[in-house]
Amino acid sequence: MQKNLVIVESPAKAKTIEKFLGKDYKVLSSYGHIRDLKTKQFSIDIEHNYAPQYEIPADKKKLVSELKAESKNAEMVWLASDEDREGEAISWHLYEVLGLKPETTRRIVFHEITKTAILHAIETPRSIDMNLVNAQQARRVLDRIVGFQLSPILWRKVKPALSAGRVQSVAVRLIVEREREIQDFVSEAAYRVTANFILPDGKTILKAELNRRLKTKEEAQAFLEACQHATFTIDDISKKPVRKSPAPPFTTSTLQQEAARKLGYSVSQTMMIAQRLYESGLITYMRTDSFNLSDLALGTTKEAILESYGEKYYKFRQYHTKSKGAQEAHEAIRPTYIAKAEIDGTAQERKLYDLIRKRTIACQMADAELERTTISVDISGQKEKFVATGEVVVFDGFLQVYHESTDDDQEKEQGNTLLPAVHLQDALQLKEATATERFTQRPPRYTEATLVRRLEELGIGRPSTYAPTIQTIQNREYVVKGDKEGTERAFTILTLNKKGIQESSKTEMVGADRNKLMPTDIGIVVNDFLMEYFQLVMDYNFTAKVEKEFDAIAEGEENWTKVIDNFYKVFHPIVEQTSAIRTEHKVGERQLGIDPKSGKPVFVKIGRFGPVAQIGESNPDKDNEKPQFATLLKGQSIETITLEEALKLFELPRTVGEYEGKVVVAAIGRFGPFIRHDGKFVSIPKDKNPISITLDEAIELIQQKRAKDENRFIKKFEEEPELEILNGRYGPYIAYKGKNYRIPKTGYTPAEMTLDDCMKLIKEADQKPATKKRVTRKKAE
DNA sequence: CAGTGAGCGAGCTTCCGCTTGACTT
Repeated sequence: MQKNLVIVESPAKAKTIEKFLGKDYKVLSSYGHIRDLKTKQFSIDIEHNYAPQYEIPADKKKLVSELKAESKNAEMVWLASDEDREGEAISWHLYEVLGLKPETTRRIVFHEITKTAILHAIETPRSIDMNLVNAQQARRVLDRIVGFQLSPILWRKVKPALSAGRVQSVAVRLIVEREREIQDFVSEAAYRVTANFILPDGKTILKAELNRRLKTKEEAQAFLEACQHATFTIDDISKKPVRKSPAPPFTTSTLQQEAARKLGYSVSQTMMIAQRLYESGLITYMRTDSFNLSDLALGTTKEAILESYGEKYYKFRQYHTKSKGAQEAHEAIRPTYIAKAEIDGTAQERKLYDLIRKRTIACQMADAELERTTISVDISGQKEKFVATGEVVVFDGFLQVYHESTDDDQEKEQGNTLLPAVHLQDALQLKEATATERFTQRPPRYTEATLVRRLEELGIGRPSTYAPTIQTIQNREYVVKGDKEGTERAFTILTLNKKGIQESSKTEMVGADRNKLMPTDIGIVVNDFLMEYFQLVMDYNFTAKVEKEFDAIAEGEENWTKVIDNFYKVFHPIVEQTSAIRTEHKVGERQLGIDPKSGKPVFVKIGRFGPVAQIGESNPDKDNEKPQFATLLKGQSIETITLEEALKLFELPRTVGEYEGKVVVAAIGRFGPFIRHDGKFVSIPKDKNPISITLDEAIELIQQKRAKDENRFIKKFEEEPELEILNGRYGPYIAYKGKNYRIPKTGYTPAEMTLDDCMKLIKEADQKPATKKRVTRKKAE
């Protein structure tokens, strides 16, 4: 009989702990929750005090029976799931499902995985905290009520298979509102004046900027004119020490942000790479909201700093979590062995590890000390001053290791420059002054990482859900991650030099964006609808408010079903009322005007397959009259499309002309705009559209496609007409009975293959079960 | 991953948090 069974949440953790505890302890993992509300049903009994109906998901059945057998076989079962709401609930579900007994069950917690912490935990067991469990049940039930009562309303009023929830709907709201701010943004111009002065030595240049921006061109002109006759004198030199402190160690969200800025990883990429580092035992757990470092980690980090940089560079620091609703079940993300500077692994893994290691080291290092010098230049007859600032690093401190990035890298011009030696009352000679028209910047669109940061600030979502939430709002097509083309803008420059004042004009690109989150029509319509009726849930403070209630439940001050009841009494009537509203028109529908041809109204709305324009309505009384539909083009929006643009869409499919005696037709299909000619299809590239494409352009596309097709075909066999060897985007392949088979790069020359060769490859491929998308990575080292 | 090329009244969809699933030998 096994003496002790310990159950933790993660298998990697189980492995580590087993080493610490020795052979009297068997450590297994629950792989997270083992029981949840049924997936397909509401599973909350409203009539009976919101009793949840739990089930063990199919993919957990085997694991649960294994755990059950092992627990029956153990003298003592130690429930060691995380020390937070979810962790407590996991322990409780285990207790219930495994049929454990109080006298042979202990609940233990530790928030760092070190031998001392674990041994201490074993010595100080407690029992399951039902208040904390109930706080989790309240959280779970509330999320289910919101999600499963709101989503069906969207199916009826907007489009099937949509979803809404406490977290995702607010994430979409942030993006929609930011886009509106951008639309409404009016940039203001002002003139920024810079000058190059010659110092009394006759050669050294001092660059300075006017301490005020000038509102108009006239003002800038007048100022430069005044400068022509002015004298310039240094009237103040000030030196000020500046200290900079390192950033705290990584949590999930800050890791995601820095990896995005410094390494260009998406949020989910970062998490996948971090997961591998964790599984290899190289870093601590990657889903955490805690800044805490274990004493062991603090100690080894100190040693590493003393050894590599010396005493002067070390400073003990402890960081305290600031984010709302943080549960601090784990440590911050750090290397398990800080002394390990290099790891084996892919380039991505090495880079992320290096980032984590440097950040961890830097957070225990001394402040950087800088000296900021400000030189002020007086302009005779003017109240403005020219100002030059320079920054010199006196002591680099943590900067030697790590420099945190910022999101707006545009304002990099100032600072970091060494200024020339100057003296008070030095008279300067103006070499050149330039007034450049600058515009205020619109707010930035969210990236995945900045959205995560905003959600965390609002206390919405958890480290384990940031990446999945971003995936969900894109899967539902509420939001797309994409690029936006910029527009050209002209700006004026006034230059004053020996020759006097000249005016010139330049252009710059503005508003271009890459890889940013933008709302779709569906996202906007759903958001506006939810904002109109469900302010309650859409409120940025909703999560923070309910978190307070959950905390009260956890403290034993509130009954969880009472909290849910209070919410339901307000929420459910709105669901009822909203469902009862019978509207003539769909949510988000907009009438553009009247079709001059038929005299019928023209609408745009969200249709079964996304945004569409529609002329007329179905009318069963009138001969079963059917409306006409046309899909909106990419880049068009139901918010902004005009009647004229919409009517153009109905000209599709459109006959473009004739080529080789056959008609050329342009239309939009399931996969975007295309050209049809002689029974063949050619996709229309992004930079053209089916409404405006000319016959010449279409012919060119047809010819390109023919050339490609010719290149595509490699070989065919008479005996087996269904089999073809073709050239694809990813090299030669075999097409056979609707399936494609890759030809290995080595061992075959496609053009010389026999039918037997082909059949052999097909057989081999078919014998393997459905192809795995996962890439094996261990071999790459 | 490879080509595909409607139609808007028939078919089930959905939440948020925990955690990694593995075909054979």
